[in-house]
Amino acid sequence: MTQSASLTTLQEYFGYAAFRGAQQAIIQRLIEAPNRSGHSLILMPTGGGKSLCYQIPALMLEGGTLVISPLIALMQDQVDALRRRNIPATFINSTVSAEDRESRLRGFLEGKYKLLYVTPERFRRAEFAAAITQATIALLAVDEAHCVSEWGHDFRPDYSRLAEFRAMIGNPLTIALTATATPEVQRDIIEKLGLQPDQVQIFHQGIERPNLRLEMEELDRDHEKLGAMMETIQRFSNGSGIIYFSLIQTLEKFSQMLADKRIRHGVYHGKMRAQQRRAIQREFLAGQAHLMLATNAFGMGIDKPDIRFVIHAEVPSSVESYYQEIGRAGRDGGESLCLLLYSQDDLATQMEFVKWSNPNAGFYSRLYGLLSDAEHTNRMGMEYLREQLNYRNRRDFRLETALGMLDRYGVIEGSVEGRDLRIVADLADELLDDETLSNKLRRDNMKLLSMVQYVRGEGCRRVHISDYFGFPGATPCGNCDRCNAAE
DNA sequence: CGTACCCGATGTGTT
Repeated sequence: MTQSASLTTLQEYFGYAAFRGAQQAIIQRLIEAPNRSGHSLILMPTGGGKSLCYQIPALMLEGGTLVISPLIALMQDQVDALRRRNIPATFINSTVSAEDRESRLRGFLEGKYKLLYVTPERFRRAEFAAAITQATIALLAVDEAHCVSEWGHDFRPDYSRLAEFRAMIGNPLTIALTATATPEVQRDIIEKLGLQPDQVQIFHQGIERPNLRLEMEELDRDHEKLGAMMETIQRFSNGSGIIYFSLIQTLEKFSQMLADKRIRHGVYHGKMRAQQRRAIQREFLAGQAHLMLATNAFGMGIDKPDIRFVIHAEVPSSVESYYQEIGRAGRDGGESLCLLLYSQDDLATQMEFVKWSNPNAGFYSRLYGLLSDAEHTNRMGMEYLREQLNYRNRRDFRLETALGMLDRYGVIEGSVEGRDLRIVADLADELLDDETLSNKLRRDNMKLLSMVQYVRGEGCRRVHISDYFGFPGATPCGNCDRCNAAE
């Protein structure tokens, strides 16, 4: 009975004749779930129809569905798409006026909206927290759930507080969705959401993308890398492509070199103005710009079917990042090239990044001690702090990392450069716990190691990736540089 | 290194 009800909902609102893959089983589990248990973790390639897995139940369940989404742009896209299908959905974020925030919230409480999209940070607003605890939440959906694990630890602390936020709304039935998560990341997501592992069913669709051809070239010099880029660009002169960089500086250098060779391209990174980023992305998606040079800011929500190549000009920090980024190629199923340009130096740089982005507890407490005399610190400046913390390497960014963390955890306000830094709270426990911090360091090192193994390993590239995502024993793809060299 | 959210103040361009 219910089965046909979900199919009817699918046809009525979305106009599709049938479900794909595991969609129906996932939906079934949610709508039949005993209240507050029967959670699900969905691992499905982008384009596999993840969103439907919570949008259909949202329409069928009594009460509202709260969706946690990482980016304003993503919520905007999702809500636009739902509204076009006459589904009452809305979002609350910083682009919405105070007045509208209140009316949307009221609408959700009154059941006028079936879906409400917010970021984790929204829960920090007292008005929101007070109101949302009054709502009847039938379902909590955590979209792009890998962010919980990748960003929660040191970039967006509120992603680490989702269990707390979930408890605030009465620990509702929960579904988490992502395209990529290793077994370790899966465990982390479940834990960070405060779910009982035995109440979570994992639906794993696999990671197969047979039309992606994986290749690597070891090239140390810029001009060699440029040559490889030019060759690929010319080979796919009718298709579009992305070239990823780890550093904005390198991106700009290559942008100049390509411009000198009269290669038209767009540039995208997080330091650009939001308005310009939107314009560049729109042009690329519309097919007006065919080549994009980008950092990992360019990614989530890029759904262009005909991307024929993705080049990595520098080694990324993990197989997860690599797989996420090459995953944007060949959505239309057509043959696409994923070319990794690797050099020892870039790998060494990544190792430095891991070190710099993981100050230990001692570093935090020494820094906190120094900052306690805020007046003195503001007078003396950053160089003084650097000296006191006893390191001379100008390219060691531990101090910057640590100050950023203190800021994110609400320990400090203002800045040393602005001479208005002040301490506003005790040092956060998370930053004093050496076990947590060294676990994070070890995890980051392991992730990078997986990339080293990818680069140095002998066997099929796809087998390596499958192993990494928890599918041992895959058969060689016959379509990567390794497989072809072995023939 | 690189990834983003928040918000009210301030400024810019439109009706």
